[in-house]
Amino acid sequence: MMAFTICEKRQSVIDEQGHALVIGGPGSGKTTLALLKSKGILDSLAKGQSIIFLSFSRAAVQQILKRCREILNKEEMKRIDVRTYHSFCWDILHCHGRLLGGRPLKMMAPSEEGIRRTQFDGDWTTESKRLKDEDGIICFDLFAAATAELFEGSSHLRIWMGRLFPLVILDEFQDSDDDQWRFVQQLSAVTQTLFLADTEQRIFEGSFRPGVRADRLDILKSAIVLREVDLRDDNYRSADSDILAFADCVLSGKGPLPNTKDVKRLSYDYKNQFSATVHFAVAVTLHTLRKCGIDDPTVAVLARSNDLVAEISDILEVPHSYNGKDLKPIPHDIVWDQELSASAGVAIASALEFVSLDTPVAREAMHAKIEEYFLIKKDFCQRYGGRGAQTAGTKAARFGKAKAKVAEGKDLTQGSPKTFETALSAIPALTGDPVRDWKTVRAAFRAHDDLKAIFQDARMVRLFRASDTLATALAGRWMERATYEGAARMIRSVLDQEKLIGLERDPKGVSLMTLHKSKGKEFDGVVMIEGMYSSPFLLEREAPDFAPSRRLLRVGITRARSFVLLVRPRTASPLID
DNA sequence: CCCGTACGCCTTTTT
DNA sequence: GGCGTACGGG
Repeated sequence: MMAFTICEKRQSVIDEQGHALVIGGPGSGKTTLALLKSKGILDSLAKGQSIIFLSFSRAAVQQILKRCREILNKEEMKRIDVRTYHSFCWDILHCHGRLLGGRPLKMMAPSEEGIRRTQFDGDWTTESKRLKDEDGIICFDLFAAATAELFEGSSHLRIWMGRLFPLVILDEFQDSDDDQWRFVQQLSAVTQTLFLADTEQRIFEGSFRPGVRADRLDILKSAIVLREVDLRDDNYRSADSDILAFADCVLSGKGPLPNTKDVKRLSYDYKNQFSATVHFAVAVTLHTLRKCGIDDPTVAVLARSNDLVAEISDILEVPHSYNGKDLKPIPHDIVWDQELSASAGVAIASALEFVSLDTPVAREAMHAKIEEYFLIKKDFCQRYGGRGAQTAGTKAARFGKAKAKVAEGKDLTQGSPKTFETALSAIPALTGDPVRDWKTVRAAFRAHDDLKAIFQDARMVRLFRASDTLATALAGRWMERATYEGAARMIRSVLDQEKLIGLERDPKGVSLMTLHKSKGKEFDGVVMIEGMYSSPFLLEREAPDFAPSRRLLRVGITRARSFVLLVRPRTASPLID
């Protein structure tokens, strides 16, 4: 860790007995400062008291815990509670929920909520409120509101919370929503609060989380008396590089961009150059970092869309040649939402089962799994406001109908389910090599016009660390019975397990993810990729200032400690005026 | 209900 | 370049 000087303004935060707000950019040392302040308080805590440090995502919590291990000793670690807003709220609701409706609250997990939502005909927001008030079942989105209700309704509870938690630290406070603010405000009346924020990292505002506001910090400042400290000019992550200066140029849109060895740019001309250029970019980044003396560098490859991330992964899997230089495949991890891809993987596995077994049961199960995939897809499209919900819905209905027909023992006459079955029956005998057979069946999905999406979403399955486990298990099954019976269930359970442990590890080597997911993370090098027809760095409809895109780009660029490489089509519009 | 064709868009998203 | 949607014909 970089040496950390405690300047006067930092010391003032540490000494402050009242509330404080620390504003600072990426790598300015907000978290470290909060932990140093905590360190001074931890000794004096009474038995049962602890410091609470709240953040939004499990990934952010991991990052903060990592920093804790650098700054606090073991005893101190025990008395600081780093967690997500949701897990904090759930604890409160779990213990005190009966204050709301006279009985303990039950929670509904997001996966179940998703299924209920697709089946519910009407406004789900209203329904989830009804579930909470009448049935005592609470969905994730209402955790904060219900906690606020509890605090607002019980001064006993509030005062007790104040005793239990002498200091509450709120991370990324610019991203908090109205409900979170409501309960934090209640806490601030009974205990000391420390707010950490970076106004330029608002990348989720106004989109999928209602109640997140651009003027959150103004609301905060007008409601609570606090000491405000600005660390915006400090940078410990890439202290002696021009990375932050470059990122701030991109943010403002005003040049000139610093001419520096720390941030390089690479253009590609034609679509068919794209793959080789991307591959080269990652290779050259790894090479540059090693040359700087970083033996085992971490590199993030970032793009705006999941689709492009998937495409980049495919590119890195195979060899390319760039300007006569041969590029070998680059092993990498993907940070990926597994809900859809798991369901796509299960659909493919069910087809694998059907091809190997050719029984009516397997046939029906396959249509059912495909239907299920499209139902989940429909829910996804609806929730994230995207297109495609309609198409997914019709396809789900088609395969649902096919499932029913097959169950009655009838034959399919026409339509996607029929043509897909025909395509599957054209597959020559399976080999018993699970990876090969998987690919064969997967190819049938890709070749079918209506099932391409399943192929796309299942691409990630092979890259889960579990793929070895999967292959072994499938091979074992083949040895026993010469079929892939149970493949679908096996895939589902392996992927679910992977989901539980997947977040524990630190990134090593090359990781692919969307720019949004990179927020709060740190890497030696960053490669940012702009597509030809998709995932532009600057969204046309944000013209002329492109402010949200620029904030997102800055987040991406500032993830790097040492080196950044931007890959763009040559025709892309310039980042600065 | 299904298929073909022309047209337009091309983001993300925790728990 | 490639997919979703709208719309008209079978």
